[in-house]
Amino acid sequence: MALRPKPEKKEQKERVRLALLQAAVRLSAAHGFGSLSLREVSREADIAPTSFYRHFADMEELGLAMIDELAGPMFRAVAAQLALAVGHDHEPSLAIGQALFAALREDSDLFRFVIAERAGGSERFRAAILLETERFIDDLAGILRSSCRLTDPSLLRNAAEAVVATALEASFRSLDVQPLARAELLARTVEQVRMITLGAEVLGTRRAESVRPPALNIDKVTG
Amino acid sequence: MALRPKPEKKEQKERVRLALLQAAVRLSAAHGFGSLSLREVSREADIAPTSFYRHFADMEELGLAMIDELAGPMFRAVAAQLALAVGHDHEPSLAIGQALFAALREDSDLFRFVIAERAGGSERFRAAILLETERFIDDLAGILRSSCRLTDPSLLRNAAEAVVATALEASFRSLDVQPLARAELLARTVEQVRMITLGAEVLGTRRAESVRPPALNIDKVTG
DNA sequence: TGTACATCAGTGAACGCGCGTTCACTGATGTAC
DNA sequence: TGTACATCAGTGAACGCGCGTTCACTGATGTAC
Repeated sequence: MALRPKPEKKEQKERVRLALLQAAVRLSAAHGFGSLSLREVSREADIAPTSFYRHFADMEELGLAMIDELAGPMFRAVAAQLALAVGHDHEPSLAIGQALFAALREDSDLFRFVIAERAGGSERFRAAILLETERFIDDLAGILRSSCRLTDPSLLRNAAEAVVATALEASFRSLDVQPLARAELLARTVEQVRMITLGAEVLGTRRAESVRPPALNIDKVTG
Repeated sequence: MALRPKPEKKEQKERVRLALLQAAVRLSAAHGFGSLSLREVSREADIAPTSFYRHFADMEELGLAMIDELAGPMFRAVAAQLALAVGHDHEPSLAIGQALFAALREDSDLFRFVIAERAGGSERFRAAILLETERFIDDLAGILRSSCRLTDPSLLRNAAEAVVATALEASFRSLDVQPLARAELLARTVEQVRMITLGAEVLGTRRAESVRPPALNIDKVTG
């Protein structure tokens, strides 16, 4: 019997699968993943539409693979580069700006896909991307802890979330902008990250000083 | 000759037009505006597909009208409500949180449309939504000026941009979340807004104190 | 007031098109012995 | 080594479907005089 996947055949299949993923990234940058057809992606990847089914059950499965296999690793690579930069020059806001815009230059189509589907895709897409985002926020919180005067974990995590929010906002804005304006956008983002980390430090210090910090009144907030 | 638009006829036409806009808002919340068909919207608005053309040249024109005529006014209403709340209790972070989440409850489908298309729509869509966002940021900067110890206009504007980024992030997250988790999300957002305004105040004070503030090195940032 | 005319939102039939999906088949690769 | 067999990625033909768009027409509304 021949049940085991034969090495050479398997390799070739993997190549076609990757071609499909990359074709989808390229095409979805132009019109959005949602209005992308199975035939369009197959055409771009140079296979017959019917061959698509040898790799994915439908377009949604392909989209989820894009998130898991392309977007996830990219996020983790940015986090690693970020950790390295902060370890060297100890200015987190600048390091974050640089790491982010380097990734944007490198993988702008993938970035656009992630940012767009994060808000506009199907529920499963949004959940999958949110998972990657949460992971990235955790990584960033760890990086901030080693470089800021901040110890409260919930405050760190919240600051990291705000940093990621401003960074992603800057990311998708930079996609429509000229290179010159991009430098100015980056400078603003760096300043925003400084505001957040500074403000978080102030909040942390205040809470450490007061025995009973004035709790947020949830009733008033939600009422 | 009968060139003038007859009052009753015009009124009826306006009603159908509004039905189309609202149908598109409702439907685009489910699958995204990009994968919405002219026939689908017409069906939802109870007109024949061919009648669509009496109101819009194509789906893009309808989308732009959604931004101009629905999303724009909504943003301005939120800003107005926000200005009122801040004028009353002088705690901007809380007021922002409340105004935002009230708007989310009221117009969640419209919010989802704006947030999704802001990143994922056509270039014209993104430009139109960015315009509304910029306006909203300007409004918010004005509100912050009257309630924070902040005078530097560029710092104010930058803080407002960061606040809007975190607020929009929270907005689209809240759309997938249970009401109970929403309260916690709101509390985090309020804390993030506090961080930003506090940090901006610290930055402003530092700059006012030093005669020559240490300028951001753009070469290092973009190099 | 009555009559003839103009406007124009709404419509149903019809078109060609690209779509997702099925199916049976091919042929290269790999296995059994 | 040679031979018979199994696997399975890739394919072309074919299907029914919903789509955007055109066209000529209807009939209610409004105007001219």
